[in-house]
Amino acid sequence: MVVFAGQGDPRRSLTLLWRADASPPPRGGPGPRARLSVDAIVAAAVELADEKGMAALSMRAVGDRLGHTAMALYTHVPGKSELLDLMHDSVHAELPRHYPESDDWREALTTWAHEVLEFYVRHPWVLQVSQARPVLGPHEYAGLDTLVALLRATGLAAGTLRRLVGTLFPFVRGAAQAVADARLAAAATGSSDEEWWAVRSAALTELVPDFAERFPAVSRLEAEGPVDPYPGPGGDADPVPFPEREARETFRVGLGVLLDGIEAAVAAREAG
Amino acid sequence: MVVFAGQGDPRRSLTLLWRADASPPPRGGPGPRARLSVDAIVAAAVELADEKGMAALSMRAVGDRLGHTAMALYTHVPGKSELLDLMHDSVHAELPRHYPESDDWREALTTWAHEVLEFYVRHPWVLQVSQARPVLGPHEYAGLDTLVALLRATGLAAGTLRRLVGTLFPFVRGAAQAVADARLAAAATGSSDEEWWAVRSAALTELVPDFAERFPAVSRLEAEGPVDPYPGPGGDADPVPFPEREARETFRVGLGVLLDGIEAAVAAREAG
DNA sequence: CACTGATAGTTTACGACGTAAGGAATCAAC
DNA sequence: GTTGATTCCTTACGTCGTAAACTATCAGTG
Repeated sequence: MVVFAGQGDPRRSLTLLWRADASPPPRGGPGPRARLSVDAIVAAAVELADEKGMAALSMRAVGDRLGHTAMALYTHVPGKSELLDLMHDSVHAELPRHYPESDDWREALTTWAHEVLEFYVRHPWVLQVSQARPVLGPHEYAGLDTLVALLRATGLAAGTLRRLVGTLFPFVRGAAQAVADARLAAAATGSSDEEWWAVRSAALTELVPDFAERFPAVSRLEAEGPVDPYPGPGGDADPVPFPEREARETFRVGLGVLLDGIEAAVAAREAG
Repeated sequence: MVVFAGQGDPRRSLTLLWRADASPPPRGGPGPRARLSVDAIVAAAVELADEKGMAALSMRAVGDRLGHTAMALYTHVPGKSELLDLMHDSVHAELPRHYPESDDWREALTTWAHEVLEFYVRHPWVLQVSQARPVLGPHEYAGLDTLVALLRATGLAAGTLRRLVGTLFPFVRGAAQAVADARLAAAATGSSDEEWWAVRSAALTELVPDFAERFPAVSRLEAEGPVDPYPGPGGDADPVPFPEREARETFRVGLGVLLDGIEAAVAAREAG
């Protein structure tokens, strides 16, 4: 399920999002001292989502984790949508925020992409937060700002830059999704990758004997095996299971292709 | 919410998925004649998801649409997960399935990408079906087969092809997501794009007066305006609202960059 | 000091959801 | 005509987000 965020009052949401990061107003008004806070709630919710996944994120579960009821949260947060907005922006504080020191924009973008990939892999639930009506939080803007700054070094025009941003971010998200899915598949049902595929492919070859004729291109590709590593940093032997390794390799290749394409655009601009 | 599919018995799921497309076994056994069928259920569910979105897709709603109760569906379909699998594969029958007639793989891939984009835009809920543990349905395989066949024309090695498949499909999905989100944003709250943004940006400039200093790169980019259309087929004036037009333009630019990158790989292979 | 009234958190409840369990209606085969 | 498989419905359970009403806790006021 994709969870939609930000349906509520935009003013309230934005105020919560942009509340000065170090201003949890410890106002001493009347009434009992607050034992809960927005930050504590968001932190607990993020922990929960990281550990158990988006499906396990319920108001009751977040409340439990804090030793309170679900309804206690509603004093501090308007609803689940807004909590999601806050979680979303909160983790985006981990996005890289360093400006290029070298002039090698290609290397800088490569580093950036890998760091963002790891970010999404650390918080795969972020990929399930709908992007419709963007949340516009401070940390997301900061992450965006970094990428724009890195892309500036290419010298391309503003319009192109904007579209490259719109291409690179989804690309990394897609790759992260693939890695996260690979991990999920490995963890699910306790069965190993091989076992999972074995059950499926056995059933498949039985149910679809004419597979090779119906899908010649795919069949041929599968027969040719996973050779021809794309030119990239030589990988050491690692204990990463095959599907995830393949997803990461796809990421590297795709990124290389994208950067080659950007390079072509830069060359064209410099030439013409 | 991202809905997970395919948790149930893999045999049962696969049998349903690959049941010969024209074999709704009209077996005459004992018992009342079935007034429902897997195909009718899947069709109704797809209609519902197309019209009202994934969030509105409940077993009760699908049953209602067919003049039955929710529980009636369980005679034909093991559960919601499997129904989602079937819906997912069912719509993938719309994916392009033509093999290249010309040798111009670039043109063929461009056409392919645009057709797939339109497919996703027609059925945006497909983008919310989790890709973990792929569904392995016949129509998905067919769509995959087409892309592989198109990519073959580049002459690249099998390993590279596999990774390009893993790059191109998510790229189109990401672009479709952006278009779908743009439409959703336009439809939501009944407010126009301008109004939506006006409320937000008014609140933003009030809440964050130092925006320009905190996010210099983004600010500069916004100041430079949406100029510099990427070289592509010149667009006529159209009534498509701005955010969607921008999303589609991003798609065109991103695709161009990707294809430039593939071209570079092809050139490198032919040279070396 | 007692009292007032705002605030934090709990309890209870409602209508949605997916689906398990059991019952009623229907019909081919004997 | 009876049997028994099959389709579909009814009811019910435990989950969810959250509205409404309640209680408990305190700063400020007299």
